[in-house]
Formats: sequence, structure tokens, C-alpha cells
Amino acid sequence: MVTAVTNSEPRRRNRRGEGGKLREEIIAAAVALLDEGGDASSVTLRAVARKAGIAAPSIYAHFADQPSIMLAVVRRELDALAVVLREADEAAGSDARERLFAVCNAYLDFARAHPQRYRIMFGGVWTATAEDTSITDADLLSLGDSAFTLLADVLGACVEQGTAYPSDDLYGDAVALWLGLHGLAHQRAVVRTMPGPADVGDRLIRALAHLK
Amino acid sequence: MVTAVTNSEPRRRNRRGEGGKLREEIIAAAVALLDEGGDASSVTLRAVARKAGIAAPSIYAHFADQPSIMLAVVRRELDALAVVLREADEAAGSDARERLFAVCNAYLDFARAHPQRYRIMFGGVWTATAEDTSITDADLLSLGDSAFTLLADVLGACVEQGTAYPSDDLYGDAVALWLGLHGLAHQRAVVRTMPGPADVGDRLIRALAHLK
DNA sequence: TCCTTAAGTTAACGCGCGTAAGTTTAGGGA
DNA sequence: TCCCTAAACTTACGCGCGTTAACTTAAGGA
Repeated sequence: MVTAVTNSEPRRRNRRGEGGKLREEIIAAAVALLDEGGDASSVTLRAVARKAGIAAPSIYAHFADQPSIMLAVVRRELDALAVVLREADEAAGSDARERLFAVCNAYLDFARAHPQRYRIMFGGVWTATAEDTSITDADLLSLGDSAFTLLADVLGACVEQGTAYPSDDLYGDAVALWLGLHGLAHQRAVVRTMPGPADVGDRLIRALAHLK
Repeated sequence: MVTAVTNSEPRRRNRRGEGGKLREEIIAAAVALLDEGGDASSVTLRAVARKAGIAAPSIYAHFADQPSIMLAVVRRELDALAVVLREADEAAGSDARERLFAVCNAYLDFARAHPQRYRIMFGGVWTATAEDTSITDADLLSLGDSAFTLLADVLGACVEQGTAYPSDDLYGDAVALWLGLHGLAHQRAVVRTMPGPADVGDRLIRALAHLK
């Protein structure tokens, strides 16, 4: 599959103060490449440039190097995930149990809807590359903070409401809950046909949140 | 880092009937490359050849292409994992609870000891490449069978012994337990510095096995 | 209108990759 | 002893990659 970028219009050059627009287009192009089913290695600098309809060197005006593009993608998608979770939480009403399932299922749905993105977000694109770049471990850890905090809050609400058994370490249990969700989400994002019963997600949530 | 393969001996050519020996050496070379800290993309055909001390084209006598090498690596490591788990189980004695923790911790220890291997085993090297190769989904699913069956058996023993609450779906709970272990193992294999309390592994096991 | 400068382009570099075709080395049966 | 052939080597091709340097276009205020 060549995707044949036969744009008749070569691309409208941005206006004077709007050079920054291209930055967003580059990130979008990288995400589009992922969504087409490629893995991380198919998101090359040149492929992104082709997708965005620009020449490869034009990227260097907006990103220092190729890994920086990937980091921007991860940033964007983690922010999008946090928004999705927050929306699901607000739509769930005030019952803590409902909120918990809403948030957890929204998480799993996001991963299912965008498996390639999920793999990039949590698949360790960095471990190998971050050594050479200016990306620090602290950078990476802070990325998912917003989404995780929401999950921990909702779990706390379940304990307060009495829906879940009290915990000796709420933070630890929240981490464990997320790890379970992540295990399922990641495996689904990887194998195409996941073995096990359909309700395995609910099983994970109920067990890890210590629901009554 | 160049690793400078300055072998004085260019490499002893194998005897007549022993051409198959090189196959094992190639797999070992690929694993060695992983252990040096590279990601999947640094296990190139030529890098493997350099590591094994042979010329790149010599690999084609034993593997159809580069993905086939990776599949062989995954096979080897999954077999090794199954052996490790089995040994841990046998060393744990007859108490079901002890056996469960022994097997689960052996799993986590394996991932911690060989993070790069673990990432390859479960990181979705295939999803992108398997389309072009002769590797089927059924192939991949059957790979981890031996290890998973052991885990499910031990979990069943816990229920029988009364250490764990009875389950309405033992298989489903075993899958959920594995997913939790996998989430932790994978995340540790990816981020270098994993947040959360040190006993998060025990939390996962206790909750997902429904221990009393 | 012209000129400055932001927003791109084209050209070229060196590298490592997978693969093809032909060549050498040495074990072991006749 | 000779020579066949398995096992591995050498050389070479073309490609896509990331990156750099130098050049071109056009927006928009003076």
C-alpha cells in the first residue's frame, strides 16, 4: 500500500504569523500514519513529511529531531485520553460505582479504538531513544498524571461511598487498578484476537477496586 | 558503542552435518543484542550477523527473513519462561498459596531481569509485521499456552485449598490475573522508574486471585 | 511600489538495510 | 587419493533513512 499522495494542490503556504500551524499538521500526520496500521518504525520523518504534504527538511523548523515528533504525539494523545476520561466521569452522574466503571471503560474503549496510538503511548518508544535526546524520565512520568489522578480520585470516592472495601493504601491500589487496565488495554492493542471471556475487563475492575 | 567484533579467529566453520548449529547461534546473537539494551529495531539482520561472527547473507540459510528471527527469539524466550515458572512452582512445595506467589513472582522476576526480552515477547513486534509473513494469529496465541496453563492450575489449587474465594469462572479469573501481572511486568520493562509502592505486585496478586 | 523576512523548497551527504549472484573452504564418501 | 557438495564467504546493487546547507517564494508593512 503506497497511499499515493497525489495532491493536485501542492499545499497552501501558511500566512506570515501562522507558521506554527504546520506544527499541529505534522503531529496530525504522524498520528494518521499510526492509525493506518503501521508500527512506530513506520512513522519516519520522511513519511510524516509526505503525509503532511511538505518537504522533509521543513519539519526541522518545528521539531529538533525525529524522536521529538513522537514525544509530541504521545503528549497530544495522553491529553486527549485525559479529556475522554473526564467527560466519561462527568457524564456518569454522582454514584461512585457508576463513575468508576465509566472511567475505566472509557479507558479501555480508548485503547480499543486507537490501538496503534495506545501502543506508542505506553509501548516504550522511549526506553531506547530517550537516552540520546533531551527527554528526561521526569518528563515521561508527568505525562499521564492528569488521567491517573482522576482514576485515583474516583477510586477514593468508591471507598468513601462504601462501594469499595476500605484500603490501607489508596494510592497503591489505584496504581494496581491502572496496571490491570493497562495490561488488558495493551494486550488488546497488540494481539488482534484477545483470548478470555468478554467480561474480563469487569472482572479486573471489580477485583482491583475491591468492590463489595 | 560499536562492540568491536575483533575476533582473531574468524569463526570455526561447522562440520558437515552440523549446519543447524548456526541457527541456535543466530538466535543467541539476537537475544544478546536485545540484552545490550537495544529495542526491536536494533536487532537488524546485519547486526545479528555481526554479533554471530558471520556474514549477513549466511543467515538466509537458516531464516527466511528478519521477522522469522524475531519469532524464533520469542519462541525460545517463552519456552524459557515456562521452564522458570515450572521450576518456581516445584520449589514452592505443596501449599497452594505459596505456589501462587512463587509462580507470579517468578513471572515478574523474569520480566525484571530481562526487560528487553519481555518487551519483544509481548510488545507487539508482530501486529505490524505478521501481515506479510507466514505467521498466523493461532501461532502466536499458542506460544504462551504452557506458561498460562500452569498459572491457571495454581490458581485452581488455591480455590480447592480454600486459600482463595471460589470463582464463578476460573479461566476468566486466570486471564485477569495474568493481565494484571502483565501490566506490571510490561510497565516495568518500559519505563525504567516505575511509580507506585514496592508491594504493588503483591497487591495485584492478592486482589486478582481473590485471596482470603 | 519595494523590500524584509517568515515559510518553505531542492540538492546532496553518508549510512545501514535487505537481497542477489557468484566464489571459496573443508569434511567425508568413492 | 580425489572430488563432490554442504556451509559459509565476498562483492555489489538499489533504497529509504535522518540530517545539513544553500536557495527560493510570497506575505504584508513602509
